[in-house]
Amino acid sequence: MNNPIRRIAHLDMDAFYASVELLRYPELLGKAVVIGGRSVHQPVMREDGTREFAKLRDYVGRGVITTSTYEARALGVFSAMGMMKAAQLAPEAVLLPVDFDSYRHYSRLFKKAVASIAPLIEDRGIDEIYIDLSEHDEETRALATRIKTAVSEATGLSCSIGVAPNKLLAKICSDLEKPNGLTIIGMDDVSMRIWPLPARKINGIGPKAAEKLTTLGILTVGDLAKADAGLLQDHFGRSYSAWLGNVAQGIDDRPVSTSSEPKSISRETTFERDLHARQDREKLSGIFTSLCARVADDLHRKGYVGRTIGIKLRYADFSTVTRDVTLASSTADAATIRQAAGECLRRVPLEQRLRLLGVRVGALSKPGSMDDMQEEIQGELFLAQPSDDRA
DNA sequence: TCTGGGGTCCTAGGACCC
DNA sequence: TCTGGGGTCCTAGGACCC
Repeated sequence: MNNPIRRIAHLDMDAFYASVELLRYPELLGKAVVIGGRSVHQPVMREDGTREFAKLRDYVGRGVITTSTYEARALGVFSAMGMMKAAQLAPEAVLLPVDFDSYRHYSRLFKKAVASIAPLIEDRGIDEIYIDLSEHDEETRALATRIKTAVSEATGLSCSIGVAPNKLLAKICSDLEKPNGLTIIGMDDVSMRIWPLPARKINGIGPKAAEKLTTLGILTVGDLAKADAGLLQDHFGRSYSAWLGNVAQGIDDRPVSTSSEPKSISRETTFERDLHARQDREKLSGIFTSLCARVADDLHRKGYVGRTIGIKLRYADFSTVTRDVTLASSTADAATIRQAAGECLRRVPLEQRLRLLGVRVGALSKPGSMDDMQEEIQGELFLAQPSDDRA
């Protein structure tokens, strides 16, 4: 089978959570606004009908920035930054609590709008998608513009789109002219448009790999493209170095995947203050039980059962351990999960204070599915086989 | 005033099986 | 009798992404 040139779009909503909040509070337009924190007060209405917002400077406690407006980013405040550090950089920024229900609502709206034009969509989370446009006849810029308009009309929000021959390049491109961008490139443009970019811009090169590349004198994608294959293999291993070599040339064959099944479902929580296994035993026990109940509830709502039950602990020094156990049969029952997770907990050191506790259920299947019944079916075959081998 | 919560994928060693 | 050799499952940790 030959491999015609594909047309893949990556669509990324611009400062999504913050932009949804601005729809609700238009008076914040043009201001530095951050979303995040654990217990942030809702804005309150004053006598004169104006709203009073919490300021970043007033925040105390743990937590990170979830998103910020472009005005806040100009002050150096980005996603995943600690709240306290952000407060130093932008004390006057408005602080809003996260409202996932609202973001999910707008997420559904924009995806539906895109699907009405181009239905081959890969979901990449709440605010971004890949779209396979290969089978569309319309000229690329006109088609992408039509999609942007549809998103804007459905939500009142802007997005940025990158179109390229594969997902890797499309993802990089959607970021090049943000916000409200539209960037289209072909393989011929890789050396001009992609090679000058920092290697970190590649989806899959994270902080650790980027750091290691820097020590090798590899700063840009172009540096990576010129790098010695042997050198890369020595430092990154066979498979990752081969991947690095490919992506530096803009090569990526991954298909746009329009459906997927979850592999695991988990709940975790970071405590307001670090807790000790003995001194805070009852408090921890209550949190643990409720995490199990929430995971069980998620499983029921989504219609899954799972065989592997696991826990995650983060100590005060931020080191993390996990333990898991695989059961003989799948479950979605809170008490069964709690029992298995409790056994995992006994296999873990508990001298140091804890800052986080999590519960996870993996090896998921749908109750009554072939996967779920596999062991039982195997058992029956085993019993049936010896006496009945005639077909 | 460090560092959330929900995921996926990869690696690697040991058990176990044929 | 020195240590086959694959394949799969289980477990732990870590990188990475949104």
